[in-house]
Amino acid sequence: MPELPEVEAVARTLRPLVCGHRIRRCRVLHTIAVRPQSAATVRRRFEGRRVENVERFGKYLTLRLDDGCAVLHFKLDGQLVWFDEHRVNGHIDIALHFRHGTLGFVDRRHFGRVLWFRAAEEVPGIRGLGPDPLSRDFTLDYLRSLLTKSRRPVKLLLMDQTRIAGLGNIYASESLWRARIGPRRLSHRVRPEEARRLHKAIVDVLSRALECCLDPAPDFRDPGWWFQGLERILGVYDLEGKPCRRCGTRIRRIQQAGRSSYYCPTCQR
DNA sequence: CCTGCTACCTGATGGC
DNA sequence: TGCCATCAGGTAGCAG
Repeated sequence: MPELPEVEAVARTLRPLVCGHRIRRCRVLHTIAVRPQSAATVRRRFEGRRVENVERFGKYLTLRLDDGCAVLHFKLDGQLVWFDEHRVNGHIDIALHFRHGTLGFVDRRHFGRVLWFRAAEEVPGIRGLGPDPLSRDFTLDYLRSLLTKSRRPVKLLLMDQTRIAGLGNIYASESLWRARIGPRRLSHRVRPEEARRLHKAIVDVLSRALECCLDPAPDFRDPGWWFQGLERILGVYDLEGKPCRRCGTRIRRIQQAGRSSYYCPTCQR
């Protein structure tokens, strides 16, 4: 559940479910999910702790505890499931048992992590995050200064979490399509009026995606839940060979830093 | 500091 | 059917 809108929707849905509740037991069913920490440490730190708040930092999700902090990252495929009872089924990596049910962290691919830190700010990946694009800190001036200072392709800059927190492969491609800027354009070659379009495109696409992710909201009780209807707002992602909605040209896919970038060769320059 | 590349894992899919 | 290659929404770590 990779990018900002999806993690934000999960945070908002999870908050009322676990805030104020105590983790009575923690089971580490796949120790790789807590690496490089130890299962014993994570269990000991989590058990008996009360969840004070659920927050999002970029694509990280945190459960602030009355002592310390549970830090979750879903990477590519991680997700949450909820059981109303203490019994769980299916592939579960980490189970957090509450009085009223059990929260499961699921990631068959084992890229995702559930870790304990004293505070969210102590997580290197969180400390290094750039401004959140849905916050006031993400101004047009900030984006322009970022672009001016970088010589990398703009798509890679958008995905750099230390510059902007939360954009990933889908919404980086989508933002550039909306702004009509080619993914390979060098950042410092983006002109001021294009930067303005890009700023609006980023905010708009993330806002629309978040609305989409909240309606319907994630249903952790359904083991097969996933976000519905996001295709409706996508213009290029995973649409190689399909006609561009603006000009009809076939969408192209290229590789950048090992990841697929999708774009319209006619309206993105 | 900046940038680019690889490893980390598992499962789904498509060509032969 | 089997086998192989390729692909997947991310990030840490290391080298130049």
